[in-house]
Amino acid sequence: MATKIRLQAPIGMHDILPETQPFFRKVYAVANSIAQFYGFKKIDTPIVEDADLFSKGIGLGTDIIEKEMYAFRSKGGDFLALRPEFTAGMARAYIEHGMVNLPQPQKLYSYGPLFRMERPQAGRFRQFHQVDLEVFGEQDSVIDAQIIQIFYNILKELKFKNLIVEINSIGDRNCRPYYKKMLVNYFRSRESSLCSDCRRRLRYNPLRILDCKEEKCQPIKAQAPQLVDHLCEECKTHFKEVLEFLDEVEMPYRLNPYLVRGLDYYTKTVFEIYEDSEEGQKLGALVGGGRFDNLVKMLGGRDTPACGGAAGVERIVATLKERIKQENTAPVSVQKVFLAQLSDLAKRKSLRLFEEFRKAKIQIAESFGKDSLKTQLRLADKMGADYALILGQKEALEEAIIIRDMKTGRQETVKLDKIVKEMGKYLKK
RNA sequence: GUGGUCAUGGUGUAACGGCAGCACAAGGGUUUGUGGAACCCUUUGAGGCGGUUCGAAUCCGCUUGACCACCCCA
Repeated sequence: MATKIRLQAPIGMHDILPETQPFFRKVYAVANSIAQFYGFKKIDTPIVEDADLFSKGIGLGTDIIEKEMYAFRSKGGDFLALRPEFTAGMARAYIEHGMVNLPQPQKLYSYGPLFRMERPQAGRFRQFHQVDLEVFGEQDSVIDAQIIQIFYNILKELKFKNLIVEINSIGDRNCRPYYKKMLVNYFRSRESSLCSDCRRRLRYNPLRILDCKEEKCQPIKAQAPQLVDHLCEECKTHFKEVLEFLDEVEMPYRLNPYLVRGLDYYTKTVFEIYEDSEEGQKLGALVGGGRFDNLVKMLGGRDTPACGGAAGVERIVATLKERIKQENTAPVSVQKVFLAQLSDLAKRKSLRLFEEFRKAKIQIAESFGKDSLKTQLRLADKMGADYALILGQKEALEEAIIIRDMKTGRQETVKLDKIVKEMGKYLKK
């Protein structure tokens, strides 16, 4: 007896049903066109990579690597992982293919599924999709601003309103360790007033305390030394320049001294883009990114500055869907022509006629399995067809076919060998 | 990993511990060659396992899953 299998997608993973596909297509289409306009080239990297690739960049011992990566050993004994992010794979490809020898910077983009074994909640799934842009080999601050601008424009193009960029600088390996030490000292002297999570963070990931939402931690946070005040000259200048560039293109941004990234490879600029509304707050950041000047070297490549970001496709799609629902502007079917047939002879001829429409690149629908004309016309109506072509026994014998205008009900009989051309004319109107 | 809420056809929902009903969707039809409206018919049912009970969708336990929040967030 066969074991009963659970007919359900794995936790946190979802089918993207036909009705949702247009939203994804739209997001990718906009991303493609804007990324290419800014000189980005598409790249696809494997969905599976060496697990070490991710642990090297992200750092060992964190929840991320230990619990949240889909890692497994292959039959050959390789330790692999489903990609939890794009950046590491992109950096690997950059190094592996010697892109350092190509004109710099190399601007690359990609999109597709990523996997993180997290507990699902609003806007967070175990399999999800991102649109990712990365620039390798450019340290100039103008790139940081441009990355932000590109994502901002993608969202704008998708008709997002009230977008706000949150931005911060988390320094580099010169100034951050120093700041970190100062921060730990500050919090340690007030440890007893911190929440239990923050006391743990103090040893584990002190920068994250700045991100704490606990009421009792807020006053302590407010008095804490701020990163921006302790940046080294280079980072300070870089940050100032980024902000100047953003001012230049009139980008609405907000400095958020509490915006941090816990990972080692991040340097200088970090940013997130939100929709500045109650809904948007709940859903979290639509885009996140920053500069990661250390990653390529950490992975074994030449010292290469880099900057990038990623947009969460599911979150964007959720917003697009909500908007459609509110505006009640359900997109109608694009099906224009329906071919109905009646009798065996007509059915045979319809099959061939259908091919002629395909060659003429005219989109046409059918339901040859149904024999009742009533049923076929009902279907044509349901699809929103503008015209129904009716090929009955009589017409088939006379080498003719009826064109029915579904809106007016007006019908016209034309010769069968003229119909493709005739429909072409009809559709142009 | 922790906590809260929840689980009934494809979807959305109802029913004191006593015949599982309604709406939508889907399929078919209303005399066979003309759609949209109306009407009729049909299909589709309790996540799983156990317990209490004469009797469980309903009460209890476990389990699985979902949503939400926390942790974490590349």
